[in-house]
Amino acid sequence: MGAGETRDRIVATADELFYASGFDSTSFADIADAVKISRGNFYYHFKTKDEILHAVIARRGAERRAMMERWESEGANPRDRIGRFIDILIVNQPKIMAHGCPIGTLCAELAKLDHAQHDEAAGLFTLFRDWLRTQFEKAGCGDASDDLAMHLLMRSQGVASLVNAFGDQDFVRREVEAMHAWLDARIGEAG
Amino acid sequence: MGAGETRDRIVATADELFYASGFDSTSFADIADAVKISRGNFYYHFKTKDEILHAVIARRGAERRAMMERWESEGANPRDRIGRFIDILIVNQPKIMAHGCPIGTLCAELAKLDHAQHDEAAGLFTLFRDWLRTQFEKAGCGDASDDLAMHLLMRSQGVASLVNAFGDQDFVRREVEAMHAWLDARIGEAG
DNA sequence: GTCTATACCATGATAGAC
DNA sequence: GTCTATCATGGTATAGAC
Repeated sequence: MGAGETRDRIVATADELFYASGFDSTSFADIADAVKISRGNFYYHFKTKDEILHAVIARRGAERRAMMERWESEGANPRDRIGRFIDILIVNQPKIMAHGCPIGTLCAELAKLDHAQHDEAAGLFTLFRDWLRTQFEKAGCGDASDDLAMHLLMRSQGVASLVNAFGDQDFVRREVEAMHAWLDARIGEAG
Repeated sequence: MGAGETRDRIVATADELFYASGFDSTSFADIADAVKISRGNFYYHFKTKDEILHAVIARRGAERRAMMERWESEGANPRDRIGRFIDILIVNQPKIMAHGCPIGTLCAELAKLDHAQHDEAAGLFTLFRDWLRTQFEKAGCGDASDDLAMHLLMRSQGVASLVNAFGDQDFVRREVEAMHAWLDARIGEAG
């Protein structure tokens, strides 16, 4: 097994465990056990916990960039593409209900830990913010585009937070519908 | 110094530390040091970490109940009272920017820890939800009242999450204004 | 590249003196 | 009710054999 392959498996596993159990609460032993390698071998690939956090954030960024590129090519117009963003709340509902938003909960945890990589994690939000802003601009929203992007991000975070606390599927459906209605009012059916 | 007084100081200090640094990351030693008692004495008052978490959640609940009673007596009408809830985002902005929403971040952390007291923490959200629902009912919103309460809670959580990540004051001001406008559209200036 | 063994420290928790 | 001393556990991290 090549070093790169093992490294990838470590990062993918750490990503899942950080999401499900939190960064601080996930130990090297947890990750090593899940990957089925020894703790000693683990340290061959990553010297510190911050190093693996950095790799996990980079992985999450790459995944989201790829996702937005898919939306870009599959969506016929800005409205449909932004709709795909809103629908994350439906597509990933079970995971969000169990563990919250992967980006929001990581940022919140790193803020409390006063962690140097907090801003790096917040950069994952920026990926969505910039992409959404571009879509709104393409739809002709001009200077308001960034505010609209932030507003959508905000609602997405709020819904994720409350479904994680209350576990109410109907609430999610209602709010996703309201977000689509809000979007139509600002962009129109044509996009 | 009476036992009750020391206990209160422990709970108040734990409350702050849990908020600023997270539940899991705050150790008994951290709390004991801040209260200026020995670790041994600490265990006279609280046997386990779950016990002190329980006390902290109870304290947060009592504080919020008292706050809502103040709003109830000071606000001339439901609209003004609900406005006080929205304005938390302004009044507590520095703390929220640094550490997020005390309730939202605690719920999120306990969810990741699979902690037995997660639902108890989510009950703090319910306090606001029920109080807001009652205000909307008094304003004549009928069956929609609970949905409106959840919608406001959602936006409050979303703003808290993003200001914690981005540290953007202007964003908060904009969204708080938008929440007031949303409220006026649903209840009207008279309340 | 992978393993075992181990050093070292912080943590939650206990025992017992005062 | 408060203290010091102590323990067991689990965490990060390292050394060195294979």
